[in-house]
Amino acid sequence: MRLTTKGRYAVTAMLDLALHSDEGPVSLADISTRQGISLSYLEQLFARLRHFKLVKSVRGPGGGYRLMSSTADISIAQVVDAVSESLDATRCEGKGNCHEGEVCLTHHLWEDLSAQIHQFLSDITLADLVARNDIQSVRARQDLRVVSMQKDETHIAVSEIL
Amino acid sequence: MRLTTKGRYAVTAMLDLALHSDEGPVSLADISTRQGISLSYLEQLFARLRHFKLVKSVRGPGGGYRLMSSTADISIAQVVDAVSESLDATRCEGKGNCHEGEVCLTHHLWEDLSAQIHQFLSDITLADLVARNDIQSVRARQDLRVVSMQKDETHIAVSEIL
DNA sequence: GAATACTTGAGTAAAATACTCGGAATTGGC
DNA sequence: GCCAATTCCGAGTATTTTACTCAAGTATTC
Repeated sequence: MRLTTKGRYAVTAMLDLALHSDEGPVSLADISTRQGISLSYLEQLFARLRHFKLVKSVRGPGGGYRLMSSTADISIAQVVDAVSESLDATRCEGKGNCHEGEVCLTHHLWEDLSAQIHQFLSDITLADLVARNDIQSVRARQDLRVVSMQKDETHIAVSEIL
Repeated sequence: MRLTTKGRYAVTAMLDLALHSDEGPVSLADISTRQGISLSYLEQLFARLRHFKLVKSVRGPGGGYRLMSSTADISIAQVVDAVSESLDATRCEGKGNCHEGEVCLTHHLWEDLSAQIHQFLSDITLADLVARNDIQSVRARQDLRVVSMQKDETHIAVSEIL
């Protein structure tokens, strides 16, 4: 379990996707402008998210990404795990190359610890995040209209309906 | 709140310190050989740990580091915070440069999230870690004798008493 | 068939990580 | 007082990760 800005970018992007999941596929370009994350970086992140079956892609015009499952079924831990590298088995991977047995001790201990953090983040879903900040979410939608207006007219219509 | 291998190194080192806190000051050289962390890197980590008043140093021969307070009073969060950089205020530091208000939303949300993780790690102390893995701790001490035997004879006596 | 948008891969600048080296200051023991 | 152990301190460096750019290719819809 690793917790860096990369994971945060991924969570932000997935939350943006969750907030607009009822408008059909969301393009990375939209997320990019809304969240201020570069398009190419999003592409890399979503390649991993897709690989881990958290999102599915819809190609062609009007395409984009959709959440693979309900917001209640996607945990923050899944998102962070998807974009983080393999959980960093620095030295002492099996048990043979442990440093006189004691590194194994602290290694195992840290594994326990990160497992608990992992469990903690597993209990928080995208639905929780959307629900918890509902007030700000409304404000975000209002701001969204302004943003959309500047680049896409069809999007305004959809936003207005919501 | 950042969770990387750097924090893990720090926790490992502090745990090693906690395990040998009753033997007087623990030198970084000892921690280095026991935990397989480079001496110079430990120096950097402990400079921060000292600056955050988590450890105090004893200079001169036979010197080393001591825990500043009881193991029950030092949380994992404190250790991780000490070695991590300032909590990463990537864009949107105040509120002016927020991206149309919506970045502020996810920013704030992530702050909430990491605050919870921080709280979680604040509830775990070094004493908890030492107690939780008591069995492995014993095994570690046994192995310690072997290690110490190869480099320092006085250390063996102390270890035997424990 | 043309525009849209995903897909893939190569490359890259900046930062963080983990470490090296050299030297200085402090102090206990001989 | 000298010597060795040890913390301190600063500069430097290789590797990895981040975050991003660019470019070409593929699938899909209109």
